[in-house]
Amino acid sequence: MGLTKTEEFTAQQNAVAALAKAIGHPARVAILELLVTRNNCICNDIVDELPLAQATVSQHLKELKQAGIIKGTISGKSICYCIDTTQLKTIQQFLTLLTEKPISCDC
Amino acid sequence: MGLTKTEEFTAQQNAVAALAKAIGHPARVAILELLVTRNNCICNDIVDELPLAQATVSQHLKELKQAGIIKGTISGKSICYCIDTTQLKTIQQFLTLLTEKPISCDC
DNA sequence: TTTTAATATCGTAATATTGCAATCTGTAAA
DNA sequence: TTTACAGATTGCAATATTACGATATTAAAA
Repeated sequence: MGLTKTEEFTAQQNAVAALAKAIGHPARVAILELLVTRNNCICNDIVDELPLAQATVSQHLKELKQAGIIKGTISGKSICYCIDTTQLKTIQQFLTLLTEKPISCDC
Repeated sequence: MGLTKTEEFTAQQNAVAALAKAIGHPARVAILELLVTRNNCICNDIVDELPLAQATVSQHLKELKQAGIIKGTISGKSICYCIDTTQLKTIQQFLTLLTEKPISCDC
């Protein structure tokens, strides 16, 4: 085993899980924070700011890109990464569902 | 390697990542949905509803509990699980930060 | 007290993730 | 064209996750 039973769950459940999983690493949280904090898009700067090797950062960027959370645009020799809010709304809605319901539990 | 460099990131970044990671599995998303959908707290019902073995479900519940997303109360022979919204607000704020900023990127 | 039902934990196999050095693959400048 | 730099990809070792059968544990019921 060791393989997630993806087919057993709904597309929505898998979508939320995939997004959360992509955010579920401090390095990727740090990358997203950098992208939001800076006014201009960053590229090579991310590697300089993070305490990780270039190959590792590139891998994390790839995961965020595959999850649809960021998008990269070629800008000369370097690449410009930006946050794509479209997908993020899916997980945001899920969290709203969890937190905005009147407490139904009387434990 | 294979070990996340937790010490290299801020407590806030690690906190957000840990919460996201806990949500980052379709089975755990399904569990949270069940807890919200049903009016009363569920216990053994979760095992029946999910397409996974009892041991596996128990493990997923443990992870959600450790992340502070749910809490369990003993209720006789069974256990009553409920969503704890306190921690969830941390990741919600993070997502708001990502999505509510005026587009700073001109890629 | 013995039984039974509900959960948790242990052990283990399969697979996934993390991190990095080394090595490509462009692209711009010389 | 050669050089140099920014990123991506590859290969690999260490560790983590997922899943489940088997086996505890715990509390009500018989």
